[in-house]
Amino acid sequence: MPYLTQACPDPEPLDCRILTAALDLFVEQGYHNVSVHEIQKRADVSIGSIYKHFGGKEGVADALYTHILGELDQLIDGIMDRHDNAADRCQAIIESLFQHTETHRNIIAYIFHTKHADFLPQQAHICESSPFLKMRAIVEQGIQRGELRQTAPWVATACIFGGMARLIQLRLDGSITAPLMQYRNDMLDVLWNGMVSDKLAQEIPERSRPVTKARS
Amino acid sequence: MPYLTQACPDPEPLDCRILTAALDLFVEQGYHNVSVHEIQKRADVSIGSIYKHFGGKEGVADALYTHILGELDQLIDGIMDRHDNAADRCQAIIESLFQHTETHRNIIAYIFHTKHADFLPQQAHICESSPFLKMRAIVEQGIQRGELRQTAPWVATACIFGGMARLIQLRLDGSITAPLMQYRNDMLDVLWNGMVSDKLAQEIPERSRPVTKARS
DNA sequence: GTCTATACGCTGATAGAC
DNA sequence: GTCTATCAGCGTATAGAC
Repeated sequence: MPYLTQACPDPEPLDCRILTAALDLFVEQGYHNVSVHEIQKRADVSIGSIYKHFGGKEGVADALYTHILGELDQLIDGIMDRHDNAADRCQAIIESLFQHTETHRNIIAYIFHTKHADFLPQQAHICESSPFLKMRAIVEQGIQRGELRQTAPWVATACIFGGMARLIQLRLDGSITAPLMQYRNDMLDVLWNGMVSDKLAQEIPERSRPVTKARS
Repeated sequence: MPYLTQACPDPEPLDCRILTAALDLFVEQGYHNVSVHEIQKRADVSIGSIYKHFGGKEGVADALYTHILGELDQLIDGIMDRHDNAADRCQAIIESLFQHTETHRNIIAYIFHTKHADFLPQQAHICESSPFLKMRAIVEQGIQRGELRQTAPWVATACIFGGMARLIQLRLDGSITAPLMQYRNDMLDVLWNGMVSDKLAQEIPERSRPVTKARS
């Protein structure tokens, strides 16, 4: 599986050229604003090859989606092997995706900055894909083990990875101009310790921590 | 401004019918999968009217976008008037948008679940729109006043509203089946107090709170 | 102001040569 | 397996009647 994130063999196989060209175009212009002719032109192949290999534009997008999710899945697996608790695993995922945002921009953009349901209706929604289910499972297990706060798994997952995804999107948009790794410490600090300042929480805890729900 | 969120006058004006029909279709099928003929059919008007009022499909989408952002802007303004500190303001915004997700589903979906850059390239990105700038300003002011933890404003905003947005998206997808208001307490609890469980934080703080960055 | 009928361009897709 | 030439359908937009 030498495509996309890994260097391709020399000479670069034809279907790899098609996929990388399509990835770049889809991210730059949006799937519906890209024609098969544009992919053909940028990949420097013929239209026939695209239809022979992938069956059309949607087939290319689908192969791209499946392949990138597979690579992401491997990434998560590796992290789960190397770390044994929820906090470390989440941290490693965040760091890894922050890094990838800088080094493999379009791959990250295709996952986090694209509305796949608009052109891949038969694909399950991305939140139900294997790597994202694993992320939720990591959080869920962390809650069960008592490593993370007792709370609804949906909420915990949304706060941890939703915040991460937001930063990635802002970086992809150009709103954030600095590499994301500069925000790593702040990000983890906020996630684990919460948003209310320590000072204020001590002074007027009933004001800044108005949530009355019992905690385990 | 009686459109969309407020009840329309009787008889319903023609351009309101066009906007609501387009909103529903865009959310259900995605902008590029909707033809002008479908809008015309569902709104029960002629094609000519659509081009006369809005100049075409993109004009409809643009008017919809501007109008909804205006309503959201008013919502934020009202919240800023009624609350004077960052935590209360953020809570009110989260509650309000959770509510709207249940009662005005498609309006929320058009804001949070649509990639506008794909069909409104001349519009500024949504994160730079007035209501979203105000959300960030609320957080930034909260940090300056010492109400919120000293951290990068991007990070704080991303964690607070990125987590919220993630939950909203999961609800819109159908992954979350219960009304969002059920998660309100958990959401605020996690945001203000952080993810690491109190128990574990006391036992092995250097493990669960590995971030060494100094705090004010 | 509203509607109907029509035209034009583009895009996805195919057939068949090499 | 790869390529070129061509087709058919759709979707936007307009012109002109009422």
